[in-house]
Amino acid sequence: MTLSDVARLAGVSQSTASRVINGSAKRVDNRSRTLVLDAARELGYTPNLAAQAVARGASRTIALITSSVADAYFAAMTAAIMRAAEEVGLRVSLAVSDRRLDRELELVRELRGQQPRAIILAGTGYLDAPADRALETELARYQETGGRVVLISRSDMPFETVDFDNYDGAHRLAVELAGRGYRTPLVLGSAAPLRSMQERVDGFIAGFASAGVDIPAERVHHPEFSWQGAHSLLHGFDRDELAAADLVFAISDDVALGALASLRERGIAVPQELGVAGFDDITTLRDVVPKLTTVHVPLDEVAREAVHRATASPNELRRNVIPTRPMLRESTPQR
Amino acid sequence: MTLSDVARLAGVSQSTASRVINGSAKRVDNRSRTLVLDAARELGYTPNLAAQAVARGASRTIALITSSVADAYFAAMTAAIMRAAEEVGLRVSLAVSDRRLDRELELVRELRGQQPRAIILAGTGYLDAPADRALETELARYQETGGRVVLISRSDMPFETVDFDNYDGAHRLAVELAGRGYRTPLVLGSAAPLRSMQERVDGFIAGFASAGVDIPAERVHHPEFSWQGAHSLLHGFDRDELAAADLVFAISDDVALGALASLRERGIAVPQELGVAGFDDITTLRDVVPKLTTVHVPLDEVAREAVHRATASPNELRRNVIPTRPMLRESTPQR
DNA sequence: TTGTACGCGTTATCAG
DNA sequence: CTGATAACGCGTACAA
Repeated sequence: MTLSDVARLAGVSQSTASRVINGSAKRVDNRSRTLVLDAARELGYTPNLAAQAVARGASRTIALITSSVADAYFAAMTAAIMRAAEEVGLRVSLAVSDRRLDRELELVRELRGQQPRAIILAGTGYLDAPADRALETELARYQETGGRVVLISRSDMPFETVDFDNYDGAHRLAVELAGRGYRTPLVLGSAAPLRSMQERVDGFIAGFASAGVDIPAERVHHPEFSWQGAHSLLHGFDRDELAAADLVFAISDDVALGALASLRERGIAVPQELGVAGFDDITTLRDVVPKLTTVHVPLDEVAREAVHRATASPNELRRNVIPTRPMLRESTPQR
Repeated sequence: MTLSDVARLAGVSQSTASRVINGSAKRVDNRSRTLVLDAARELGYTPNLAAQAVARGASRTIALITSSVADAYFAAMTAAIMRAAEEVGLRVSLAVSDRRLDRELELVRELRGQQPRAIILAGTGYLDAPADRALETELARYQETGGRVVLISRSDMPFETVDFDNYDGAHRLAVELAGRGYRTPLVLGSAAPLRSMQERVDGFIAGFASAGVDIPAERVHHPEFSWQGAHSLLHGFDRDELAAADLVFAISDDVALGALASLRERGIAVPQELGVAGFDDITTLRDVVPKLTTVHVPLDEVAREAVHRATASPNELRRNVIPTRPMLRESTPQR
């Protein structure tokens, strides 16, 4: 089952076998090549990746740290990245942080041990970060030893970053919604201080402001960043509070759906009484009535870019921002 | 960054350093222990997992092959398995087969190279299998070299299998629905010959039969196994065909939702004109109106059992079946 | 083109 | 309790 087994059966040296099996060098006779290949097939030989990694000092793996896989958004992101990685012949080693910062650090430590070509962090960055310093030095260390670090949608650390335009997407959405006649939106941010989420809130508020509509601070809330969080927050509101609003904008579709569910349970008609809008454009939306207005994030593009950065030469450090696009749908009709 | 660096800085031999870093053996002086630990921290040392795997001849990894991560059901399954694995201190190496059988074989080959403790296949098995023989021998080979193979919900190969009761769940659901007065169900199976899906169809039909209701073959369809598949199939039906039915049962929630969307688009009222039921009880359902009747699959239990089998001693080869549970909801009211 | 020999970072055996 | 030393499976100068 080892390479020497193959070599012995083929009647060649281990080096020759090595050359044909992974063979960057084409400098090997055709006769011995087929000999080796046949032997390998007969023995059902599979190269020991660990040994290869040790010998080479590098693996063909990129490590992906994501917040969750059960969540629709991150699941889609993960899928996109795995696809993009496969396209360039890279394996993906997945780790899930469950949105815990300490766990993130732990994972980086663990993953460093895998000697991956790159580490991609697809979680959302924190605004003020207790353990982030430790995380940053750990990543820096990794980078010093030749690894590459790529962040997705979190510019809180000085590494290669793939960004999509949270602020602008929310801004444009807000402008469109103001144009449709909305005047008193309720904004659902995130209790966890996530940078990209704050950008969405800021962009949204600025967008309405640019249309001459001011959103007072008391209409901006920060529930726990989840379906549940929005759901229970809205359950806590009294009817007057909701009646005063004509729109709920949530920083993610997941949060928006939690809000929508709560409204439904309370018998508030969407979109007749209240419009609802989210962010991300997750697949789940196809099954929701009314069709949810949101901001589309081109995950495939993001993923491809991230993998590209993870592998390309270090000198092209451009930091371009991938545009997002508002998707106006049934949940926010003309007012 | 290597163990010898740590050892040198600590002023001990490499062996001692090795012992304290991973140290199954506690047979090491406290003085040198702290010495090593300090050195390791100072250098930011991370054990090279690949090297460990080579030296030990085994890794702390289990490989998971799943059909998809974008799909809600498999995403939840993947999350559950990662959680269960983490509980017992195992890493999970994830690979996605995209439901392609040849890819599955390819992945097993690749993953074998990682020398994982076990390989878990969480895809759905095929009834008749062209490449399956190759897959089976590849897995058998892996098992011969000390690896463990665990199948989830596919008893098409002679390996350790974690099964949940597809047949029985569908059967009980059918009985309940018959009890609610449904008499002319439309059944959506899977064009791909997936064993567990066929079991659901069989169980459902048998359930109705046991209630004295016969489901003729022309009301059992086999669209492509996806949201899209069901969606376009239903779009092809004429109204009479649909009017003759009082219920649509789909073998998975995903498929059911595709059907539901199609019905909605065609202006057919659910559940007033037509009931809808699925299978899996995916999280997405919380956002769907009307609340979908389905069969609950206890994924956490399944995952825990799978990881257990992947690690437990080989002699406890009991093949218990995890029960599923019908969930009657709004989409199938009393007729 | 091929083979020999050494090194990769660890673990494990076996004397001390 | 500790330290040489031999593996582990593979890649790769270097020499042939």
